[in-house]
Amino acid sequence: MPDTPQPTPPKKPSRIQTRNRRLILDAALEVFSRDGYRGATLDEIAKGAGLSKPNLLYYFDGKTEIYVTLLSQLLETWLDPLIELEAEGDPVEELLGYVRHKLDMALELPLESKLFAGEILQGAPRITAHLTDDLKPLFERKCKVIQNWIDAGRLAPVDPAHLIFSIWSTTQHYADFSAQMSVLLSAQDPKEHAHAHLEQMFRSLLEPVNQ
Amino acid sequence: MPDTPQPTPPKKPSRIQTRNRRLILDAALEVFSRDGYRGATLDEIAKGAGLSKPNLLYYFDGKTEIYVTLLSQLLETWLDPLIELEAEGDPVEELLGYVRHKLDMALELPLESKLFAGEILQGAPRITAHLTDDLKPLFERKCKVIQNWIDAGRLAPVDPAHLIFSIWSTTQHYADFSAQMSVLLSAQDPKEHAHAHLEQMFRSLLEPVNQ
DNA sequence: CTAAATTTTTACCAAATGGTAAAGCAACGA
DNA sequence: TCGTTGCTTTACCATTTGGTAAAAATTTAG
Repeated sequence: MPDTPQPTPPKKPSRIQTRNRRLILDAALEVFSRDGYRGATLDEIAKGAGLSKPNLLYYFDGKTEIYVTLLSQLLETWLDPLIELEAEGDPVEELLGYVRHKLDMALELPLESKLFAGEILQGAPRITAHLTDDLKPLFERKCKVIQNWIDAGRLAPVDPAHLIFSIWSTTQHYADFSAQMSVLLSAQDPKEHAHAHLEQMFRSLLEPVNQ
Repeated sequence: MPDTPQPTPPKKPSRIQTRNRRLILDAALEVFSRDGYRGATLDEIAKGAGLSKPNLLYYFDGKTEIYVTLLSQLLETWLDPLIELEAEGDPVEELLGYVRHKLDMALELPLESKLFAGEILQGAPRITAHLTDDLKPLFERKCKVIQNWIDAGRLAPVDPAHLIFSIWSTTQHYADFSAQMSVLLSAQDPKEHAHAHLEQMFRSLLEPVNQ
């Protein structure tokens, strides 16, 4: 008796649970990223997951919970490359590596990028807490790393925060605005030259003037 | 009789019509840019305009027409600065002027920027025709102008299309992701250093290496 | 001032949508 | 085999929402 007094036993999820939650989240990513939070419907998510709507709601407490679950998981993946920015490495190469990594993610996970962009666009009503708790401290830490590089003369003097904004905006643009790009570039493949262009741009910005 | 045989007499709009269509479009911009196409409701737009919902529909044929009207008007304003890019001017200064103009627009008209971003994010379902007819020819023309500058050795060799994408993404980021910025920069004003940062970045990218 | 045209309101409606209740079915341990 | 637990379906429901019909009010033209 005193051995199992947990008020909320953790209870590992069954195989069916793991599978169906995965199916639901996959379908939900597709729908939410295309139609936004309010535009998405449970019926469509259910259809995409091959389940009935009430069955969806057996696994998630409601539309919002599905959405927030997606966003939270996404944010973790999203932060990874920034975490990897190492103060010990070569400044320019560290930052260019970050650019490369971020661009790869945008090209490979466009739905995630769009989901995030849509949430921010609408004022981040359901994710501000996450941003404040997880993203902000990391962001400030890395700004300091960059500032130290600059102070040591190993990097051109840029505004660290705005540098990061520029990296985010240019890379994510390839996911978020792909509809515009495919109109403007016709059959041409955007990612063909994206890497080369961004490398050129950020290298010319960041390389310290050795004089 | 042969003087006015128009099957559809143009009919200049009355004063009331001009005023109310303006009120509606202003309210609609607010709502659509915040909640997206599907998230926006006619009731809320009507409330914002100080009209009843059926009264709205007396002036516009439906939700879609309001939305598309907004987008079309916006696209015109949006294209202006790009049109002004003159082949005759100094390449670097012309492009930096474009960056400056574009950033000012993003900072002063964030709702327009968000409306456009939201539409593109969702695959541009209601504006693809406009993009193909208006934006694309302009885009291709200006790409050629830039390429000519490069061929003349007056500009560093960049990919013109990707250069424009970078300008669009970095400037519009200050409008579209303002919710994220205000979390990350706390009380700090983003636009404070935005101009300086973008000028530095694009100048270092574009200035031809004189050797 | 009157009649025609324009504008606004009132009273609706059908469809879509997030969500629920409860019964049925399946799985599994004892 | 039985009962408990977990999963799925059927049948609903209340609300929201884009939109309409038509009467009422207002403006405008003659």
